[in-house]
Amino acid sequence: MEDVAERAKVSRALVSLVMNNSPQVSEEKRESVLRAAEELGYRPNLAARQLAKRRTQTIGVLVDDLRNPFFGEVVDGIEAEAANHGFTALILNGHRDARRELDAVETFLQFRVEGMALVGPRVGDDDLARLGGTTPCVVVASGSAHPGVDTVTTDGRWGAELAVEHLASLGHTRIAHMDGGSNVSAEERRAGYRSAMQAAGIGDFIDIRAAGDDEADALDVIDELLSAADPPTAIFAFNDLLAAGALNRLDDAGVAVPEDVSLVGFDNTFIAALRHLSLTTVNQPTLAMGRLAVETLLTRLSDGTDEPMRHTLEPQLVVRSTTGPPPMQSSGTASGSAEHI
Amino acid sequence: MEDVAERAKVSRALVSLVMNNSPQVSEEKRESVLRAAEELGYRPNLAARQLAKRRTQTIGVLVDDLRNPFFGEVVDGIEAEAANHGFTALILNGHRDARRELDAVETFLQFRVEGMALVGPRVGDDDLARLGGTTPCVVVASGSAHPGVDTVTTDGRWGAELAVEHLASLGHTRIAHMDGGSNVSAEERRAGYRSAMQAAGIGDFIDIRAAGDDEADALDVIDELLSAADPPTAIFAFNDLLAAGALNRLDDAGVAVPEDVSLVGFDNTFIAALRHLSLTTVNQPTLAMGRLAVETLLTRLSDGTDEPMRHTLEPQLVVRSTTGPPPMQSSGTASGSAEHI
DNA sequence: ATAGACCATTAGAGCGCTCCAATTCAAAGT
DNA sequence: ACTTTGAATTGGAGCGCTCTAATGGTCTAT
Repeated sequence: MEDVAERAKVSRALVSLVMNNSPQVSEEKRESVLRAAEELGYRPNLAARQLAKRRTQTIGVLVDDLRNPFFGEVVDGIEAEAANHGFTALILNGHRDARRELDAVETFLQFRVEGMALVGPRVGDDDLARLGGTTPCVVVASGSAHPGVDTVTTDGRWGAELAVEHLASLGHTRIAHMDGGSNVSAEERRAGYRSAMQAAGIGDFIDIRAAGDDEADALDVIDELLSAADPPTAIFAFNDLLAAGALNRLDDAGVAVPEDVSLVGFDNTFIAALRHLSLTTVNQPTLAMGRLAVETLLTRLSDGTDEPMRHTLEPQLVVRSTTGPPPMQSSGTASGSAEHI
Repeated sequence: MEDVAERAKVSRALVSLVMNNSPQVSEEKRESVLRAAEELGYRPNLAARQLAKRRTQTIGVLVDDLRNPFFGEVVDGIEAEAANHGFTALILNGHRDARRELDAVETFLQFRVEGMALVGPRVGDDDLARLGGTTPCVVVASGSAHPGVDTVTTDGRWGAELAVEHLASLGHTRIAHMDGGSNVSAEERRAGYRSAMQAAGIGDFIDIRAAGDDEADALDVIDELLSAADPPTAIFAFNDLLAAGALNRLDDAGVAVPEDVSLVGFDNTFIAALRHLSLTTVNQPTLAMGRLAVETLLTRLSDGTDEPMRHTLEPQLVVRSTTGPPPMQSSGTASGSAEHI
C-alpha cells in the first residue's frame, strides 16, 4: 500500500479511500491510484483491513454434512443473500459431529464473524444459547425449537403430519417412523408423526425406530422393521437420504415399493426427484431458508431486540411414486396389486 | 488481551506465548493466564494474529458446485488433511461459473491464504497460470492438464476408456458421449472416449454431444440422441448427475435401460450406488484426491521447485446394472430382451 | 567471589490497514 | 481585499496481536 501511494504520488490515506471507493476522491487521483495498484499487483490485506475497521463483513456458515445435497442448497441461498449485503460467507463443515461443530464455532469466533448460521447443527441447546450470547447466531433446520436463539425452520411437525396424513388417507394404519437420531430436526418430526397418528385414530400403531440421516443408517432399521411380528405397510423416513437407503434395503429384501410398503422421505432433494426413485417426500424451501437466515442475522445485527426471532416456513408434500394404498389385508406379504395413484 | 495480561499479572507478551503454547513458559504462569482468559471469555483475534505473524495457516478451497456430492467428498478429504497440518480450509463456492470463481479467488488472495485448491474449476488456463504465480495453487479435478499449475487428478482419459471398453466388450458399437461442456474435466474424458472408440475399431460411430454436468443438462441431449437417424445403443455420460438426468429422460421416453440403451456415468457418487439407479460408473478416489491436494500445496510451500507437480490417480470401473449387451440388431427400438449380466 | 550460561519474562516496535482531525486550496460571498 | 465555505487531501494514532532483543534472575563452573 505504501508503494502504491508512492507510485501514485499520494498519501496512504488516499489509497485507502480509493480502495473503499469513497465518493470524495477526485476522478484524477482515483485513476492514478487504481493504475498504480494494478501495475504493482496490489491487493488489500483483508486481515489488516478487518483489524482496523473492527468489522469483518463475514458470516460463518456451519454445515452439518457437505455430502447431503440438501445442505448444499441451503448454503447456496445463504451465500447469495450474504453477497447481496456485501458479506462473505465462511463455510465450515461439522461432519455430523457435535464436537467438531464446536471447534468450527470456535474458529468462527476467532475470525470475529459478525454472525453465524448453523445449518442443521447437532450441538446442544445449552451450548447454543451460550454462543448466541456472544455473536448473533441463527439455527437453520427444520424443526428446531432452541430457546433463546433465532431460528429459521421449515415446520417439521407439520411436514411430518402431511406425510402421515397422506399415508393414512391411502388406507395405511401400520405406519412406522425411521427417525433422525441425534439430528436437531428429529424431535419435531417425531412429534408430528405422533400427533398425526393420533389424529388419524391409529395411535396404537405408533412405531418409532432410531435411525439417522444417512443412507447407511437405514439398513439395520429396515431389517428390524421387516422381521417384526406385524410389519408396517408404510414408512416415514427422516430424510431423503435415509429413504434412499431404505429403498435399497427393501429392494434387497424383495419388498416392492409401493405395492408392499409405501415410503415417504423429507427434504425433497434432487435425489427424490430422480425418476427411478421417484420418492414421495416433503419439500423444504431451501433457498428461502438460506436467504431468510441471512436476513435474520442482519436484523439481529442492527436491531437490539432480546426476543428470539423465529421464522417458520411451510413444508409441502410432494407425492411421487413410492406411496400407494396398502396391500390387500388378506395377502400378508409380497405380491400386492399394482393399483396405485 | 490487555485485560487478560493484567488479570493474570503478567505482560501481554507472556499471554501471547501461552496462547501459542510455547514450551518456555512456567507451568504456574501458564495456568494463571489460562484461567484469566477463561474468566474473561478471551479469544485471540485471528485477524490480528495473522497480521502480526504474516501467516494465515489457511488454505482456500474453491468448489464448483456444492450440490454435487462428488465435490463434498473431495472437500472432506481436503479438510481432514488440512486439519492434520494445522490449517483451516476456507470454502468458497464457484457456482459453476468462471466469473464467480475469479471473484472467489480474489477473495482468497485478499485473505492471504497460503494455498488454494480449486476443485473442478472452470477458469481458463491463462487465468490459472497467472494465479499460480502469486500463491500456490492446485487444481483438483479429473483430467485437467493445465500448464504450469500443480494438479491432482484422476486419469480422466483412462476412466473414459474404461467406460467405452466396457461397453464395446458388451457388443456395443453405437456409443455416444454426453460431454461435460465447459467443465475442465470434459476434454480429457472426451479424448479418452475418442481413443477408446478408435481402439475398438468403432471410430466411425464417434458421436459427442455437448451437455454439461447437471441432471438438467441431460434432457435435451437425450431427446436429440433418441431422435437421431441412427440412435446409439449406449451412452457414456460425463458424470453421475448427468447420467441420472439421462436416466430420467430415457424413462420418460419409454426406453429401457439397459435393455434398449446402456448408460455409464462418472464419479461413483453415492447416487450411482442407489439400488434403483444402480448406475455403472467410473470411480474417482475422492478422499485421496483431497488429501493429496493438501499435501501438494504444502510441498509447494516448503519446496522451491519450478516443476509443476502432477498427481494422477487411477480410475476404476464400477459395473452395476445400467449396462448390458445391445438389443438384437433386428428389433430397432424398445422392447429388447432382458438378458443382461 | 566472579564470570558465564541459561532460563523465564518483558518492553516495544511493527504487521497493513482505517479513520479522525487537521490541513490545504480554490471558489464564492461580502 | 478579506473572511467563509466546502471539497480534496494528509498526518498520525491505533486496531490486537507477535517477535526480537533486552532484562532480570538463578544456577553452575572456574
